[in-house]
Amino acid sequence: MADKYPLMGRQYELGSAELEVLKALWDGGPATVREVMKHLHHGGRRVAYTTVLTFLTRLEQKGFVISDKTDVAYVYRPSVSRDRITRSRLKTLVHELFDGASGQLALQLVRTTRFTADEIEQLQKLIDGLDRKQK
Amino acid sequence: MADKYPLMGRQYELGSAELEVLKALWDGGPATVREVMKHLHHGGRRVAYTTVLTFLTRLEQKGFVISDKTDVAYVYRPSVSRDRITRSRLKTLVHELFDGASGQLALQLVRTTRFTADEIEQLQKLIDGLDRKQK
DNA sequence: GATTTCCTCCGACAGGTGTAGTAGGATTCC
DNA sequence: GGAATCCTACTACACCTGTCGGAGGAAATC
Repeated sequence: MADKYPLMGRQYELGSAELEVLKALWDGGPATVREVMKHLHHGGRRVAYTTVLTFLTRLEQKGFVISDKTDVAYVYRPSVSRDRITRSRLKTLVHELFDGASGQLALQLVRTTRFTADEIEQLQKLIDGLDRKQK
Repeated sequence: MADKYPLMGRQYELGSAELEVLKALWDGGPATVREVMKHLHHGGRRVAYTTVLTFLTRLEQKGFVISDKTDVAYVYRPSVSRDRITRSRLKTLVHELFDGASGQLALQLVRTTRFTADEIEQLQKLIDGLDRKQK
């Protein structure tokens, strides 16, 4: 049952290698094992076919990807958005390090990040919005 | 050799339970196994004495804490700052999820965080600073 | 000084993660 | 249609993490 509701309730652990596979799907769209493998190889990641297969299988068990076989090989696609995973990971981080005080984390991040002009503008807008809302 | 230079070069994995122990030291200052255990218990974390001992030992092996025995029991203290670990974790996260585009992460975080008035002010200052520097 | 308490060392073990080989069937290609 | 290729299922295994228990010695307590 839990397997059917990813990220609801309990926090699934995604290993960094698993995450890379998931990223391959986010970046390159639905793909077969072989395609994912090639994608990873292009990124400089030497990894065997069966390893990729294992990851995709596990990701499916954990509910992060869905597969369907219309053609000769299974095609896998993500069932969760990058955004969702990001939020989940951030939340974990915030809890682990700041006991939930995400403001602190945000400050730290802003402090140590080199932004593009565009990003600065967006940030500015965000802050302005916050300002109005909370004052 | 690698053991002697925490966070230099390779990326040490800190499990979340290990991190909690480290946090106990950051929050409560240098402490013995028993004190750390009590600290954790106060935080609602049921954990056996020897488990804490194991964590502290492993943390020491990994170079995150230092111990010295002046009194009857070893006293452990962090050898890395919370700030440093935070940065390291953030960096990992940014790489894992955004291939290094930390601006995006910062934006996402700012977007989804509920700030205190004080934090907003600090943020504002930070942004102003950025602005001047990069324009 | 005997008992209780405390401390560290060593070993253990289950579950997760990263990595892959082999077997055996399906597909494709000469 | 036989060979080469591809696909999935199953198995394996080492290392890491979370979690302790027991042994054996030191300290404190009565």
